[in-house]
Amino acid sequence: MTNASATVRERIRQLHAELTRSERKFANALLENYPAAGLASITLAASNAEVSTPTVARMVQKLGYRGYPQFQQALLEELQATGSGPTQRRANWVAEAPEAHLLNRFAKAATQNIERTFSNIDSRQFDAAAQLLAQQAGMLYIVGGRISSALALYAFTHFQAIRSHVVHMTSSSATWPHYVLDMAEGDTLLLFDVRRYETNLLRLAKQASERGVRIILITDQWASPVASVADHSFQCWIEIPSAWDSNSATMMLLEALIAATQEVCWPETKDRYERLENLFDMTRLFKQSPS
Amino acid sequence: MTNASATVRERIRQLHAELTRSERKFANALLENYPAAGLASITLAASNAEVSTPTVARMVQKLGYRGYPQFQQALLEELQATGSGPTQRRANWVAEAPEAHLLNRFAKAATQNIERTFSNIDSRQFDAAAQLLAQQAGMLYIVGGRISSALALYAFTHFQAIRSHVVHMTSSSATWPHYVLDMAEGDTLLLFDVRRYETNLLRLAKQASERGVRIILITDQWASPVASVADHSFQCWIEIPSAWDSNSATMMLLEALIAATQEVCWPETKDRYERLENLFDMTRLFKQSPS
DNA sequence: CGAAAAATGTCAATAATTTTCCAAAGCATT
DNA sequence: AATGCTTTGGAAAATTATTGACATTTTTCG
Repeated sequence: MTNASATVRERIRQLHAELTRSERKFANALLENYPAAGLASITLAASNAEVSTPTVARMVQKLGYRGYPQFQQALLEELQATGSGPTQRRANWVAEAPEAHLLNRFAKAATQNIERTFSNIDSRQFDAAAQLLAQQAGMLYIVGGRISSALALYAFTHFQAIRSHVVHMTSSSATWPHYVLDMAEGDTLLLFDVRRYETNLLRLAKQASERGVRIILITDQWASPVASVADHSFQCWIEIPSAWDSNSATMMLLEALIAATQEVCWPETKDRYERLENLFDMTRLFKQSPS
Repeated sequence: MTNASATVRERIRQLHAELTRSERKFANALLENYPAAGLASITLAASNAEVSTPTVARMVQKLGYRGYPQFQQALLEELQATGSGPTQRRANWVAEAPEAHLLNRFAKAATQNIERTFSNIDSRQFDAAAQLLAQQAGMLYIVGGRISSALALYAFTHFQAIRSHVVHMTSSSATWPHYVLDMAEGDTLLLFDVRRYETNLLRLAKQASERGVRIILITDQWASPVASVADHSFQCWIEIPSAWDSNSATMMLLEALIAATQEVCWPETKDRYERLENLFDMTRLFKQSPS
């Protein structure tokens, strides 16, 4: 039962599970551009969301409105209630929660980190790093510390899709010597090291460096000691008011690097992606057949 | 001559002298409640401003619009999200690089995702999820799909530090039945499922749900089918102009959840952290001694 | 893999909105 | 105070939007 005084956003959330595919398509278009996307005529709103008009009409009835005009009316009243125009609309991230709510506090801190991180990137270093990561002639080794191993895994998953010869050095350092043995000039090492720097990683980086391996380091704002042997290093701001550190900015920088590498590798990557998709589809078929 | 790209507000100001008395009446009503007053039907908007419909129709033509619908369209475009959020203010993230540089393009897309994700979180759902995640009486199972396994690993690393009884279900689904066997009411399942939804995960979620396990789902903007059996689900916007999806927003939401859980668990966690630190220090000593 | 069910889009009828036209009212000027 | 111009609002015409019925496609389940 939809609450009579609920906002359109809340109603969509409540009924989200019961919405059909196209209805969800429209719901998302609305949430992405709230509330403007719902204030145009039903025809326009529908075609902007790439669904048909009746779909929208049916959906607003599902949400509890008599028809599209009533739905628009509700959106308009919300817009008036928030008082001032779109400029002041979102002082808080999660508008319905107070400023002191953890969600807003966290979002504020994390975006500040992202801002600091990105405004301190040297774009030439960044481009150079992307070039290195795209060098398919050599191997690409990826390694991380305790916390950053998840980032290393994420990097591995993506670089593996983009290019060949990618190796994920697991976080247990016992296996590292075997990898070092095979390292040679022309190879690249992507290394993650954030606060609570691990001496193992430094030792690994030194040995790799001695063997002529190019090192790309992703570290925190205080910079891991590995920076001294790294060819390119990137600092990520990670401080939040908490006992642990946030890696949101790190993740975003990593993704930017992945995006840049992919752009360099294109169009080889394109072909690779398609083959990969096919392989996954086949795996799916394998799994479904016995059921 | 009215500038083609001027806002409605600006156009009104420019032509203010040439407006007639009733037109000015409407103009003021619009400026007092901008832009909502201009988004209703012409009949309503006119009667709210206590002028007649033709007056409004004539006026918007004076302002340079073909008709009332075109005028409304202009208002709507002004209202559209671009440039209004807390992050979008910054035009270039990496100031020294041009706007078209990948870093800036990526940062723009990613922050828009973050903005959309956070403005669509239901704070009550979020709080409820944090409560569940903090329930140390039951087990906390964490599982992810192919791409999201890195996120699952990250979640595991942190929740393990915060609380007891945390289990990371590896991405190979062959081992899942064993875990399901042990699941019981009071347990919680934190599940990651983003585009290219995996049927395995859905099956797992259904079985867990039947055993009375509470399910928290972190998914993408289109919502995985798991949402229908999940107790709390969170949508993350992941689209970037690329062949793959960005999980920056997902990561940030996950970190917010970790932060909230930690806040609930404190001070038990405090003690736990200290013991953990000690253990890591000891490990370091072990490793250093033989060198 | 096939049948049943659900969902989606096309089309047409209906309802609403916008616009135009015209007469009445207001206002300034002589 | 009267005339002519401008402005205003009522009502009808034209346009556009909305909704319901139906056929097609897609999905789900056995």
